[in-house]
Formats: sequence, C-alpha cells, structure tokens
Amino acid sequence: MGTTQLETVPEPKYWHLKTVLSNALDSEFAVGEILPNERDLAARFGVARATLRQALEQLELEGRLQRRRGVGTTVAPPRVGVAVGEAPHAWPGSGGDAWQPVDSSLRRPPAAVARLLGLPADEEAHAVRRTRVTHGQPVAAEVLYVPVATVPALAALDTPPGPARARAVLHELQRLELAGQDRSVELGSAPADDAKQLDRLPGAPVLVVTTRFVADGRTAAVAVATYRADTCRLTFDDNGVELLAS
Amino acid sequence: MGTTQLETVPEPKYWHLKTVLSNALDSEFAVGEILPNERDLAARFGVARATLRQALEQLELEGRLQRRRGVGTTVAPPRVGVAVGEAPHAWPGSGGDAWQPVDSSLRRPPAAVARLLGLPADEEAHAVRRTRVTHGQPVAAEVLYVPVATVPALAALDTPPGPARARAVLHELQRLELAGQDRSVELGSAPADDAKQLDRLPGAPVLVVTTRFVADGRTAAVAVATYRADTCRLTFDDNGVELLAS
DNA sequence: AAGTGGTCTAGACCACCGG
DNA sequence: CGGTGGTCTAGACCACTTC
Repeated sequence: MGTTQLETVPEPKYWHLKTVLSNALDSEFAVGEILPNERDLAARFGVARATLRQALEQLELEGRLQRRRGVGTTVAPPRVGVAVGEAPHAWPGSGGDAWQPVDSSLRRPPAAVARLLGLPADEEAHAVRRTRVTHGQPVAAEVLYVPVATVPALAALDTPPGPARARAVLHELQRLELAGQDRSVELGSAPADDAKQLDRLPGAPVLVVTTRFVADGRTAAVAVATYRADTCRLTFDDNGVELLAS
Repeated sequence: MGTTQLETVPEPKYWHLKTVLSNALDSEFAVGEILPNERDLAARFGVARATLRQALEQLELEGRLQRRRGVGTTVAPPRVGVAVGEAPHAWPGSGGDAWQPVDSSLRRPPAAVARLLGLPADEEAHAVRRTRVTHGQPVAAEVLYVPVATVPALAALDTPPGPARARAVLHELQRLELAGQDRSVELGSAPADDAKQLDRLPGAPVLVVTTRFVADGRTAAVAVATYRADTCRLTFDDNGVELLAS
C-alpha cells in the first residue's frame, strides 16, 4: 500500500485543466462574466500560456466560453436551438422565416455543389447569399445555388446586385412545385466570406448544412448554410412531435 | 507601379499554409497516401512545427487528413454519409440497423438528459451503450437513457451486465407505441469513454446527436450519440425523397 | 497607450507504432 | 529500436478593442 495509484495513465495537462475550468465555470461563474486574462490564468495554474490556451480552445469548441480579441474571455450562454428541419415542403424564403437576403450574383458553384446539381463544372448558377439572425445575433450564413435552367424567367435579368435581386430569385423559386428535400450536416471551418458575416475569425468551426431541393424530378437548387458551431444547436423536429411542447 | 499590392491584410501563415496544402492534396496526392512527417513538412515550408500543425489540425477537422500517433499523416477518404433521420416512428434497435449493443447498467444520467426526461437529478435510469459501425469502421458511440418507469417489466432484472442485458432493454422498448421523436445536433468533444470506442484520442471533435423518443404523451427515452466529426457526414432524409436516388 | 486574445518560434520530452 | 504524432515550454510580436 502507500502508493494507491501509480500515475500509470498520466492525463495531459490541458485535459485536466479543462476539467478544472469546466467545474469552476459551473460553480463560480455567471453567464457573461469575464475570466481573468490568459497570462494570469496560465500563471495561476503554473502552466505555459499555450497549454492554457489549449484548454480554453476546447471549452470554446464546446460552447462554454466565448473569446474576443482585444476584449477578453467570457462565459457563454447555453447554445441556442435553431430549427433546421422546419417545413419539409417549403422553398427557402416562403414563410416568415428568420433568413435575410443579402445579395445575388451569377457564379460558378463549388465542385461538390455542381455535382449535386448535375451541372457541368464550369457552368454558372444564381448564387443567393442570405443571413440568419436569431436573438439579434448572426447564427448562419448561406449561399443558395439555383441553376439558370431552374428559373428561366430570370434569363434577361436586369435587377442590379443586392438584396432586391436576391428576393427576385427566391420569388421565382416559389412558382415551382417542391417535391421534397434532403439534408446533410458536417463539420467545417468558416471561409473568409462566411466568417465575416458570422462575426468570427476565418477558420472558426461551423456546422455545414447542405440542403438539396427537389422539384420536377430533379435537383432544382442546393443550399449550403454554415452555422456557428460554438453558439448553435441544430434542431430537427420530426412530424408532429412539436405539438407536445406543453 | 511595382508595388502592386501592399500587404495591407496579411493572412496568417497557417491559413495560407492550409490553402497550399489543400490544393496539393487535390492535385498531387491519392487517398490513403502518407504525407511527409511534420518536421520535414515544416522545414520545407520554412515555418515552425507548431505552425505547420495548426494547418494540419484544420485540414483534419475538415476531414481531409487523418493523423495517427506513431504512424503518420495520411490523405483521408471522402466523408461517409451516415443516415440519422431513418425511421421517424421506430424505436432504436427495431430494424436491422447498424447499431450493436455493447452493455447496459443503471446510472445517473447527465443533468441535461435528466431534464429532457423530466427526472429528478439524482434518479437512476437504464443506460444502454451501443456502437455504430459502417464500412468496418466505428463511426458513433451512443448511450440510450431509459427511465425505469418506462420499462416496468425490467424491475426485477437479473440479466448480468453485457450485450444481452442491453438487448433486453431494447426489446422491452418495442412494446411501447412510439408517438414520435425529435433530434438536435451540436458540436462537442469526445469524453474518454466514447473516444476509446471511436478509436480516437479524448477531446476529438464529435457531432453530438440527441434524440428524444416520445410515447404515451411523455419523453420515454433519450439517446445521446457521438459521431466522429472527422469522418462522418450526417444525412437526414425527409419523407419520400429517397425514391429519387436514381 | 494599455490590455486583450491571436500568431509564431525553436526548442524539448513523451506516448505510441512498427519492424 | 527508430520514427511518428502529441504535449509542453518560455519567450516574442501582431491585431484588435477600449479608454
């Protein structure tokens, strides 16, 4: 006896640190409260700043902390649930949803999107940019790709770039009968464009939701939405269960 | 002229590095191929190893690379799509799905789960552990929490812990009429238990899928599944669109 | 100007895998 | 055993926000 537990499996310092900090956040800090700065925290725990940062990064990834350059580190509120599976048979922009059209232009979609749309790699499509705002904070940036063939009425489009043009494309979509849609979710890092729209640094972790809209027996449009992974919890409500939100 | 572009917005080195590497992966490497080791790569690009690692980490997060300690860094295959929205009215374990029961025991669920179940924080529930395997690789680890009240027939349970007991709980669930379910997806980091099951290091990024099963007008069970974020793309097929997989 | 988090360096040692 | 990625250090400077 004596040596009850030889350190047979030494835990990494940053991992232990993360646990300690996590417990402290639960018991000693309120939402919105600012933590001591990184240099002080590192000194207090007797580790290098880089090690302390590794722990903070994990906690930020889990949505427990929020860090802003020049400002400080604050305790994050619980993640907001954002509905993604809303209406299974609705085009984007139909209901009074939380999306705001930003801009629209003709652009060559990324290879993966072109494949979904069944377009040749070099063909242009309408690219409609939208922002989703919840509780006053931007939570998602989206680009909706609509092949020119899907909205023939817009062939001679004279609307100048801007929100108005985005609305014109969305409005034209409503004229089609939507047969259904399917979605996929994966982890990604925010490209520079999206990052600015989401008020984050480039490379910030995002949940990438790719939606395929089907009409007329073919893929009529594809939306690629990037949600802030630190602040968002995506919710998918399956048929009729929402009635139970008593 | 001469100075065509003053470096007014200097891009971080690791970001630029990531772009360069990403392009190289597309054009010069095949899936499964091993990259030069980190020390060599860093020297080749004239940066510190830590900077090179920051770029590699991002690429791994995006599912482009796979790194294994003691082995090396390899080019990852495209993410596998795993269906998450399968049957809107099926209990877990009903179909011949890809889940494998591992174990079952009585345990106090995490606070967030207890809240969903409407249980007091200190009450125990059946905790059924399952693993999901696709293409021979483990992609998800799940714990299904079933309140004792949901499966009263198991009150005097004499089955010893193990896969058999897990199957007993799942079998008992099938007797209830499932009214519906809803799901949420968020980013997390793998706890030690799940990490081992997923063949990853603790803290690896995972997509946490929380499913609430509703029966008899109340939450009858809650499943918390962690999917490997580096290798998985979660797919949600909405009603009837799958017919179009021509 | 002062203080914050973000980037970067050049080293060191450790844990793990393979031959 | 040698080689790999994983952890850790003690510094430095930069970009940004706030006062």
